[in-house]
Amino acid sequence: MAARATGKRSSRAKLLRAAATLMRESGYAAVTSRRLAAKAGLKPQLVHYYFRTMDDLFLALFREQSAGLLEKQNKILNAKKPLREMWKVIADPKATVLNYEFVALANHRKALRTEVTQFMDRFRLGQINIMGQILAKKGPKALPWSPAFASVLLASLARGLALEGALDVTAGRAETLATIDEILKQFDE
Amino acid sequence: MAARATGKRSSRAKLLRAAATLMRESGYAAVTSRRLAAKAGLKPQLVHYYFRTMDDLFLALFREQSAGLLEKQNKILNAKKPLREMWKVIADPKATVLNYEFVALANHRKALRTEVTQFMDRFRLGQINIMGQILAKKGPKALPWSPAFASVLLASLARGLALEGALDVTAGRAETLATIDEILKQFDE
DNA sequence: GTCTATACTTCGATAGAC
DNA sequence: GTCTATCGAAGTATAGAC
Repeated sequence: MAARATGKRSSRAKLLRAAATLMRESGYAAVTSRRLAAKAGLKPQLVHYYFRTMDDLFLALFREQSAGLLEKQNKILNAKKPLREMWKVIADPKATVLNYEFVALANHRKALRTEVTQFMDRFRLGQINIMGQILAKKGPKALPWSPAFASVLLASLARGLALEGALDVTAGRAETLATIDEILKQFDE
Repeated sequence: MAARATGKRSSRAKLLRAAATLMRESGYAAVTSRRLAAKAGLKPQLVHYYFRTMDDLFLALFREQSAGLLEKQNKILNAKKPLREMWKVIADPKATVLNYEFVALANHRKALRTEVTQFMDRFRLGQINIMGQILAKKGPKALPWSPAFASVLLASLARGLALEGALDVTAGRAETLATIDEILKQFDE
């Protein structure tokens, strides 16, 4: 905290920031101790000093990211336009691309898999809960979906669009974004 | 062809099959010449004989997979229940998980990125076209969405569900699957 | 088409001085 | 907390015999 206030950043924080960027730009496989250290302007051995193994690093980064997401999630209900706010949280391109890498990573790193699954379940349950409250306020005609279905649908759409945006896939994109915007506008008034 | 007819499989085909499995089970980063050869029961050097670089291997595998998908897509319109058939094609767990890996891979391999983007655009355009014909037959009330939006939505949902299924994320899953099934049933009668 | 052998690079991780 | 030095393992890729 003190270091942050003075504009400095601890080496540990530098490494985590660099890891997130590297992961987003070049994929999880590009996050090696050497390349990571180079990006952070540090020596490779420091990676192991702070995290011992690379798994530890990925785990720490994931926990940091997911904690931030849960925090944002908790503020949704207080917003004036809660549905749009929810969309903002789950459709943030940076966070989504990073999350995409973590899911791919979890596919072959046991240590991460459990953590990722647990977080996604937990985040989804929170989302369903919030969605239920949002839908209840507007009455059942506003959106003819169950909270569970609406949550999965919105999350999937957000993820899909972020992914296709990152790859410059354009077919159907503009029309989809417009439709979503319209739905959010109508719902939140 | 002859080799296939006699039940044998060429080394090249063995490598491609093993690569697909390895990629699905352990992620693209697990596909190294050594591990791949071990899985196929061959020597690592054969990988380079058939594909020279690993990029060539990934490219060949992706082309094989995407050609198969386009082939399936072309048969949708002839099906009795076209919307359900489309869902089957895009929601196939094996193909979707593999596709997920390719997208992650394309994120930092130039050679693949172009190919993946082009395929996704092409596949999506075909989907929108087919969706337009399906929706037109049923009249505008059957599903109140534009072909483009319906296509992106279905594809995103399929991808999301496949991904969460692979990770054992269960929150909201059963209800979502049931809702989709109901929509497909109602639409196709 | 498959083998042996091998060159070269990069990786994760540790030991020990400062 | 950061440095130098270093290990062994695993990676990509090529050359040349058979």
